[in-house]
Amino acid sequence: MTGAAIDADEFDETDLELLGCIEDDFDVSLDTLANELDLSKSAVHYRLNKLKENDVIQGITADLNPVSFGLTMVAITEVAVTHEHGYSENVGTELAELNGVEQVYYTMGDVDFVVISRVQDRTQMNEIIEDMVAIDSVNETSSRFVMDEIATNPKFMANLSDEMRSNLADGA
Amino acid sequence: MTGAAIDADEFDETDLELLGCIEDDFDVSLDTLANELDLSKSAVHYRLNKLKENDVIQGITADLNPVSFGLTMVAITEVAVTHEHGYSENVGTELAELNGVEQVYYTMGDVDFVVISRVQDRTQMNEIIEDMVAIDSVNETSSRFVMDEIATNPKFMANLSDEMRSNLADGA
DNA sequence: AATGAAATCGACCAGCA
DNA sequence: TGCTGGTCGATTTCATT
Repeated sequence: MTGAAIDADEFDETDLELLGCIEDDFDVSLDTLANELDLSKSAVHYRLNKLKENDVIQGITADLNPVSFGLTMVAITEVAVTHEHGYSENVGTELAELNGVEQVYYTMGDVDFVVISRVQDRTQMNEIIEDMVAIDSVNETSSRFVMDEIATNPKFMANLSDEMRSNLADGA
Repeated sequence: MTGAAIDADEFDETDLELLGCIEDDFDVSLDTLANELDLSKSAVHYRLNKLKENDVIQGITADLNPVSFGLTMVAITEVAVTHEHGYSENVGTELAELNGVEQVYYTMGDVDFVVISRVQDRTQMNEIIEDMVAIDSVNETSSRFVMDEIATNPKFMANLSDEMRSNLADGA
């Protein structure tokens, strides 16, 4: 390891390349991947299985287009809670379970949760906000509408700087 | 259509079920899906192809575990820009291109961008903030650390309320 | 839009470096 | 441990309804 003490598996360059490929597009044949990496199909298969076992690959999923479902309205809502009963972990869970809520972050500072939700129209957005306020110990909410999403659907491998990457690669 | 005027394809219940399945897990056999939906394998395949062609399914990708890469630190940063040269679309693009930046939202209000980034340590986080400030016409930034992510990796189908769902389903 | 058969591709196993 | 090559089963494709 070159850099910081990181609780990471050690990957070789081939692993990182492979992960970069399939994080971007897994709708390709094993042959394609094998050619790209100068490996046999079996070897690619072997590495994929290992990466799944180690929970590096958490799953293979279809990325759906929100617009196809009329989900064109996105809001970022800051939620403040009353700090009576310690850190209410379950408030976060309740927020996450509301229909239309996509992401819930518990943060430091006076605003406790940042919630990103995606719906079809203003009526549904109002319902979400009402549902949030109805949650016990939710104190106050403040929402902003999103006019444009520039980056979305996090791709870890694509966002790695050279330094971050070198913290992962071993020579083996 | 029952509800609001939505720019959506029309789906039947089978499409919605299918999409719900594969958005959650596409690492299953066609047989599994066919059984689940009471359809033949070929029929499932046919529908999948159609949904890809219509860009409802935007891609099949591997979901990677950020912890495996030591990416344990998440921050939400609000970025204000100077409004000299109109809405600078390119500021959003520049923010999105920074290593470690995952999501960039352009919002209404005095804070113009909300940026979510994920890195390995504080040093890298400081670098991102510095890079943001270095962008032309970026005025001010304010960051909060995320202590817990309750919901992440948006799954649209799972977040649809009955109402949202009924806005999509036709009888055909 | 769905079917069934033929061609293609992926999963798994035994063995090897 | 990481890889090879071959076999079998699954998937993709296409003509047909």
